[in-house]
Amino acid sequence: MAANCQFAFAVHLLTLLAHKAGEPMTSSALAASVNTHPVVIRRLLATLSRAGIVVTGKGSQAGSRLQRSPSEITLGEVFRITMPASSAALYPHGPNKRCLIGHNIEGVLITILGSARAAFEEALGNYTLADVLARVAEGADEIPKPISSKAAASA
Amino acid sequence: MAANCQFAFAVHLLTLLAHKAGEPMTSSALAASVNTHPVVIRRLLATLSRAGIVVTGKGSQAGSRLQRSPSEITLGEVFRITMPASSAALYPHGPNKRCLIGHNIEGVLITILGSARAAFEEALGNYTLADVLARVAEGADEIPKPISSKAAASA
DNA sequence: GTTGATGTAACCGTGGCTGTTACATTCGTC
DNA sequence: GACGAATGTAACAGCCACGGTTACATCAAC
Repeated sequence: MAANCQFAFAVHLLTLLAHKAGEPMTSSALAASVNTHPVVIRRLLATLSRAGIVVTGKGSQAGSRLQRSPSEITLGEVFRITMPASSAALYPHGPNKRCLIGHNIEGVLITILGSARAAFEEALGNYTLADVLARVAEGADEIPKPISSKAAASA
Repeated sequence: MAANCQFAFAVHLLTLLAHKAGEPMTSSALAASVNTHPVVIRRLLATLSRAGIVVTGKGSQAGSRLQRSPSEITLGEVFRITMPASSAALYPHGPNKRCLIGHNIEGVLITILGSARAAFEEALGNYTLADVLARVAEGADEIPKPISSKAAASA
């Protein structure tokens, strides 16, 4: 299975929402394109909603839509939201603190990895949802066939 | 437990080797400081050896040492070796190819994530093992007590 | 009130990774 | 040449994270 699909899933569904340009989509419709379970999408949407990226309505005929213009949402932001800097320990059992190296290396590593992660996020910050949508649309010629059945109505 | 300690373990043991300045260390001694099992260290050393970072001797009185100067080994290189770009799928089941977005987004994401990873590695490339060792040594005042018993002889 | 949607808790199954054991192999030392 | 100490590697166990799934309360439009 794939590791940490959170970010990929998020970008995927946000791109779908961007493509729909304001028209709300249901979690089922989004799930159909992402190829996963609607609840997985709803969990993600809840996170994105709390972060102010999307708005989701409740009740019948509801759905989700972007809260901002696609050109104002960067992948860096999406990454920060979906993959928050984990405070997970670097070592399963921690290094041996009674050794010179072991005693100090954790802090050094955390600092260095932090700066690297910042570079990663900055690189992602160069792309907006609008960019992604444009790139996706470029390859539109090669679509094998239109999406079918019930999914066709929404995706 | 901590995720993917490979990189942290590698930097840790390489820093130890750098600290020893050419004197070979056994996997047991390294394991004592990293706080893990010698076999885990040996697995890592095998990878680092294949990549030309360390040399490991066999037989009694053997051990491992750096193959290059600590100032010529960057963390970017270590990262690339220990965490090779996984060809793991971005999606557990793949996106729905019959949808415009689903059909094209994977390639777009791979490209973008690739450039972000490059930025990450480049940031790590700014640090060498010598830098790490220097930073670790800076905090040397705060060592609680010298490492004890058999581990003291080697670490 | 019915219908169709969300939000969320709870649980299962799988996969990956560390840790561990076991064993063949290799080299220095006596 | 035998012994001891170390590596290299395969095989397995245990654990944990995460995606997938079910279930259900809630909410809004009609």
